[in-house]
Amino acid sequence: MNPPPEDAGPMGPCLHCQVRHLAVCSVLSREEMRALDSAAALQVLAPGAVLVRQGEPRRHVYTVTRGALRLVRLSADGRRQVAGFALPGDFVGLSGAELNQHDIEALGETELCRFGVDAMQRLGTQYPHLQGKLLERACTELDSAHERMMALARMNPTERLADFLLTLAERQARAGIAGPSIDLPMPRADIADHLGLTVETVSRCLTALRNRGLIALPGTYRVDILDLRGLETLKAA
Amino acid sequence: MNPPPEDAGPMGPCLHCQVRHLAVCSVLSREEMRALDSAAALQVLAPGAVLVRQGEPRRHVYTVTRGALRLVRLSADGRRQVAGFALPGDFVGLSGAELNQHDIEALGETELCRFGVDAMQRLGTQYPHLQGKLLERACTELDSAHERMMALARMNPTERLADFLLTLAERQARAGIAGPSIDLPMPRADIADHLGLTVETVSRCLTALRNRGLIALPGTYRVDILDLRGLETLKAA
DNA sequence: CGAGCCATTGACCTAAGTCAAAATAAGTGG
DNA sequence: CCACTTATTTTGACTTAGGTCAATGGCTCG
Repeated sequence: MNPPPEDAGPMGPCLHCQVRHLAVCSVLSREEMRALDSAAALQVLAPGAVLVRQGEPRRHVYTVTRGALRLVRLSADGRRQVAGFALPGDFVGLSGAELNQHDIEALGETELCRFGVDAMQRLGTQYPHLQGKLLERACTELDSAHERMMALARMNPTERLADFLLTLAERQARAGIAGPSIDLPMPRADIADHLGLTVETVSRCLTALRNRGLIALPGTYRVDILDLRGLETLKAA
Repeated sequence: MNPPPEDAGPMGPCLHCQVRHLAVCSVLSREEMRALDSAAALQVLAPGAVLVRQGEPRRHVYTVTRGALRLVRLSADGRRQVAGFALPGDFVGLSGAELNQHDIEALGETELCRFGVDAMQRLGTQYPHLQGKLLERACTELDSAHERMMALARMNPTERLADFLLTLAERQARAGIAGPSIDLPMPRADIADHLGLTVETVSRCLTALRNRGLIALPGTYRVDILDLRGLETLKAA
């Protein structure tokens, strides 16, 4: 009936996009992988390209395999909020709504794996184990959303930035790009709109962190973490 | 195999707690309901009682049937964030973590329905349709978390308060308690910690809204919406 | 080489936080 | 049931963190 856990092996890479689907440490059976693959389509975006537009009907979900995406929400009066960034290995599109809640835009040249929502849903009911993984993923997202709410509600700009940098570093580490040097695929404005700040404040706080010897800024789009412990203390304090 | 949709009737109330599980408009089969019920236990909390403590192992999930809960996160240095409130009909406990991420406390006398997480997981794999509902619920939560992040990041205190009141009104309406009079089951401090403000600011903004004729404040724990349209304009602007 | 974009820095200002006190509301015990 | 105590809310005066506006500097790309 349901594929028993014994049947499940370590998940292989997707035939199309060469990335481990849904979660790095996830476990899917061979059959589940095959089913997933058959529903997948490869897609490549040029820098700045718009993948989906806020308000349009939601047709696909995605797995990022290269590059990065930003999820942007624009309010009627022009206020901008970057809900999040999707890096390689991330799953994009979990939503209960009929319409897209965000613009999704490519930050650099970006490669992704596309699934139709209906196909996904069909696969979900067909392979309960897969749906379980999806649920797990949704719950993890929910946890990190709560984390981010705490940051937005109760941390000052410097703390938010420290938190943001540490989160990025951890995500890049998990994606296999280890090392204390973080790649920022987004401009300052996106960081600002993600953290509920202004560009000026982001800039000021970055230099403040540098002056305190916690980070180095070898280039606009690169941050070296010099004092991990110090950053963590800051964020927690 | 999986109960086909044709098999599903409108979801009845839980045998134990007399509330429609998981979602008001959800649809479960008779068998699924029976399975859910068998895993459920009733629980009543006195005002202020602590249901779960941040950091303890996560053992249960809950459905609120009467009263209200608050989900509180306390950081090391004492900063407090109310991640959310659970009202009758709400589902509490969707998380990917091993440990509880929040304190959960009763706001008044509160009644709820308890499920073991392992039982829930077992039911999930057994009844894919049920798990689908859970996933749906998680996605909806995720959407509203994003909504709240927008509020925290980009709205001023008055707008946040308007948004909060409208959300509460809508939730109470969906729970069957219609009317323009909102019941606030929580003290000002909780509202403040939910919206990333101080008690003083919440108080000031409430009186400001009253002075502008948008709301009335017949009692500390009651708000009448006088100008729905006006509030909505405020929040969107 | 020049134009345009983005990041940084500085000067200034305002919205919201802090501190303090008064006014209500909610408990408590006689 | 009422007086008294304690907690919560509201209001006011003041302070400051971070936003706004404006100018400068540094890349990138045609």
